[in-house]
Amino acid sequence: MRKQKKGCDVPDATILRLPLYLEKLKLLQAIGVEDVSSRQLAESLDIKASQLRHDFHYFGGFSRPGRPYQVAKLVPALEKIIGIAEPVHSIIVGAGHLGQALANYQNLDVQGFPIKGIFDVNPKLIGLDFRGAVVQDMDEMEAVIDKEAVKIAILTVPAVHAQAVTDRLVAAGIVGIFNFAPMDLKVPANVAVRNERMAVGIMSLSFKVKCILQNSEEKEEAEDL
Amino acid sequence: MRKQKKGCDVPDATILRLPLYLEKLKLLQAIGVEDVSSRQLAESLDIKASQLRHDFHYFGGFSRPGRPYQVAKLVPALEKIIGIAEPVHSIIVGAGHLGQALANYQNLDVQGFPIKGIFDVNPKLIGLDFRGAVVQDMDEMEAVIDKEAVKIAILTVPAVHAQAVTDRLVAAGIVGIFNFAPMDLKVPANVAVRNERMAVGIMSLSFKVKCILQNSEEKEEAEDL
DNA sequence: TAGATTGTTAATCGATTAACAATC
DNA sequence: TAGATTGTTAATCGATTAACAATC
Repeated sequence: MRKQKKGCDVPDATILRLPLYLEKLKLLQAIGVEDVSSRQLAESLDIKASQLRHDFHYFGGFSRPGRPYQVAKLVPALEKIIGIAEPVHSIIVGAGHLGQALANYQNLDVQGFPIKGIFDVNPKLIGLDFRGAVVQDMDEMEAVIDKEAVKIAILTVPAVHAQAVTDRLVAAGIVGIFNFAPMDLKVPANVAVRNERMAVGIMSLSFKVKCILQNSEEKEEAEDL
Repeated sequence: MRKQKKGCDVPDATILRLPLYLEKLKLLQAIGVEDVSSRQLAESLDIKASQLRHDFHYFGGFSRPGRPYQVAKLVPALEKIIGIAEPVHSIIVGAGHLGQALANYQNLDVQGFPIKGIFDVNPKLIGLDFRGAVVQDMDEMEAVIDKEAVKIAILTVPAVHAQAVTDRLVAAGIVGIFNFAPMDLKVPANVAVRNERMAVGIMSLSFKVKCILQNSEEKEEAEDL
């Protein structure tokens, strides 16, 4: 029997580091570095070399014992693992400020996620042009998903509409949803959701800011004595 | 001797859940719910009740054994822990598309982070108005930070300028940086940084999409036999 | 009282780190 | 060869979950 889920039974913590490895390796590639050891790569990312090797071990065979990694081999290998060896056709649903910002964010395309359409229900937004992608009526969404074989939807609609839109996306065959709405989406098991919660990010920062300020206050008090 | 770092020696995983607890509790408060048990709250967030109680235990004393939590007490308690009992004055540095989107994102204000200024070096952007906040020349930045007692900077400048701007922010007394540039910032120990990496988010989604697609292909093959 | 609930500790689970044989 | 390196397993560490006494 074939080993099931080839290279897919991987901890989330490892998955989240793969893009960081790839990013750093592309940087090295750009400046002409050919070989890199786990120690060098790990140090530049502020992690332990053994963690990097442990992560790579889930996929196996990037190098041989005794030889450092070859950047030119590792980059495409990671791209394949992450699933961006071929462009992953994507759309943006919701053309408000955030949707517009993302549409203008050229990096999405460069990183393997070409935007095949932007959709909204607001007639005032329909027709606006962002880097060549014109905002279309949401009625067109299913047709575009089908025609362009779109796999990922970037969801930037208001929270109240997020679930209804999600149901349409799932029915249309979308496989991944990058959700910017502050809401938990209900999807079947064969659809992946990644929540991008800015509020969580800035509040966790706020927690640390509060602790830093408390500490410095205490220090000042101590000095005043 | 006083217990040091009161309520600050808390695992990151717990800190990241605090905003989710607060968000859900505010929702309950809005619909008039007065009491909530750890079980109810945890279930609505898809986590274990014991985890929620364990998280709360770092801060202690939200209720008494036998009595459920009172929403009206828990909300302000969490706000104080997170550090948003008082508004945390913030600025946006970089008025490109992302900076503009964030400036227009009213929620930041509602959630306790009023935007006291937007800054850029591009003369074409200076003077633009976003919800009452006018883009100013970066030369004004330090003065505004000082005058408005700004604690947090939201950094949306290009990666190449991120470190130089960060150095200026640190020198000006900023305590927390919400970094959208795909770059690791070097800061002293008494400054907190939270990296918001969209590329990591969409690539981790892509990994799961790839695995789902692989699985469904295998299934189809199996059915074809 | 009986059933439900919290606060708190102990047990379990998973992720990180260290160690080292095999290899160059 | 000596020093450096990977792949891989074992040890450690930390986070999650379970258990339960105290309480309502």
